[in-house]
Amino acid sequence: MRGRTEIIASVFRRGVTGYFQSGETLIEEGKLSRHVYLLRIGLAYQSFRFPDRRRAIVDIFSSGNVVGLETILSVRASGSVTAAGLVKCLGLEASSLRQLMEDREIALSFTSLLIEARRRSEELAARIARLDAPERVAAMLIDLYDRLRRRRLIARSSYNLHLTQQQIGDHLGLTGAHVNRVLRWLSREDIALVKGYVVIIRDMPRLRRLARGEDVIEMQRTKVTSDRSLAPIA
Amino acid sequence: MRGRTEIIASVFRRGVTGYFQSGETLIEEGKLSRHVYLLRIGLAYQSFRFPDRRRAIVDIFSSGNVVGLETILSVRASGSVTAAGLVKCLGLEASSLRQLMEDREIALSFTSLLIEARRRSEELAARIARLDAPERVAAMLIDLYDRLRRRRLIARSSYNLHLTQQQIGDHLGLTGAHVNRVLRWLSREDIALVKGYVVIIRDMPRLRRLARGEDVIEMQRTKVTSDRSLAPIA
DNA sequence: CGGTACTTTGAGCATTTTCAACCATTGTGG
DNA sequence: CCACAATGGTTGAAAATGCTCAAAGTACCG
Repeated sequence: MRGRTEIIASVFRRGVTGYFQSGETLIEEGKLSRHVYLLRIGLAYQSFRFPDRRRAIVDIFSSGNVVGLETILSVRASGSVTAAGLVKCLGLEASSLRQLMEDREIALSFTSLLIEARRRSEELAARIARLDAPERVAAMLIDLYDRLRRRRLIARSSYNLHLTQQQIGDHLGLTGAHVNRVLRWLSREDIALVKGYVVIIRDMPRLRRLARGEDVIEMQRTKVTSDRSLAPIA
Repeated sequence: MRGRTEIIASVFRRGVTGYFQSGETLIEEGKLSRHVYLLRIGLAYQSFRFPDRRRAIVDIFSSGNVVGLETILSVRASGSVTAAGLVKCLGLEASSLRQLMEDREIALSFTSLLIEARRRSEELAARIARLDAPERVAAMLIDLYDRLRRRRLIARSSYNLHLTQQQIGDHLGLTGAHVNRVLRWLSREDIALVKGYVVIIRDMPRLRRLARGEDVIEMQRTKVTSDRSLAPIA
């Protein structure tokens, strides 16, 4: 019996290859998408926008992820999906997908993707709700790492992450400026380096502890050293 | 052709009625649930717990919602589901549900529930990420109101919400203490009253604007002016 | 009546935001 | 090859929002 990934791949084999430049929109908020996409190369993110320009990025898609699942049932998109960096994907007409859903095996595969996507956004909500900034950033880095790793898209502890610090902030509920400070700190502590859209994880165990909220952190300003007189007795 | 709600209801008609007391667990995190539930009366919430006792409530279920959807595919529960207040529900064996999923119409109805649940958690993540405390509370109150209203479970702008302030905080990424302050403020401003597990919405338009982040707010301490003297104009 | 669970409130503090300036890199047209 | 614009990164100081801790207050229950 074929695995889910295989089934999805075979379904999209009937689709058409498409490319999106960085910043281009795959799916528009509130509209009924005409296609469903299977990402082959690159990243895309799903975002909501509030009336006053605040933005939240509620999901990040990487190779192997399917974008526009709600189209299966002719449901309007809950947010825009935008390419982060160059994206190569396979696109399928929503109508032909709906036909393919007649096949029970295919239908179950897509259901499985939905369950997974739901879990991702639940975990995101939990992290934003209860982790502090360094923990959130760590959780994101680890999460992406694990997802790419599981699909055998990376071998070592380094990968490509085409997101600006502002976009990372919108994903984690932080400002771009603060994301920057956290990244500097991770770098100073030699936990992880994020530079020019490349992530290098240097201390995986520590990053994982951070991501799980198991590590007590103090993102001290560097200059704390000489504060004054007696060092605080921890 | 029957609507989704009807189909779901008819599926659960084969199920067994069950009751859960406040605080009892319907589904345990990480385990494979033996049942799927359709809530008939009461509220339940799904929560994640971090190693150090921090907790996040990532979804709230009310009458008509289905709990344990991931069981359809024998996927482990992503979080515990707990009854908030007395819950009456219909329970179905996971195995028999999987059989019923052979029926295309039924399968699509459950897919639709999954899409809805995913959207809920995406919106939750977006709110926690980008709205401030009063806006988040407003969004939650409006969201629950709309959901209950749509199912014709309430007529006026008042409903039952059996959650402690701590639980609301865990849902919105706030502390119980701060939720309290926000609720006091909403009450002072005569926007909404939340008291003893009952919500009364007094100024729906303003609450809605708040929930959408369209309203500039200043949650000033009351005593900026003179303490007593002038009676608050109810 | 004591016990338990939840709410309310204050004071001080921590984290994160805001605002603003400046720097670095890249691509473009002259 | 250089100037320039554009985008994104880096940093500081001040301010704000929300948190922690702690102490009462309330309500209900047996």
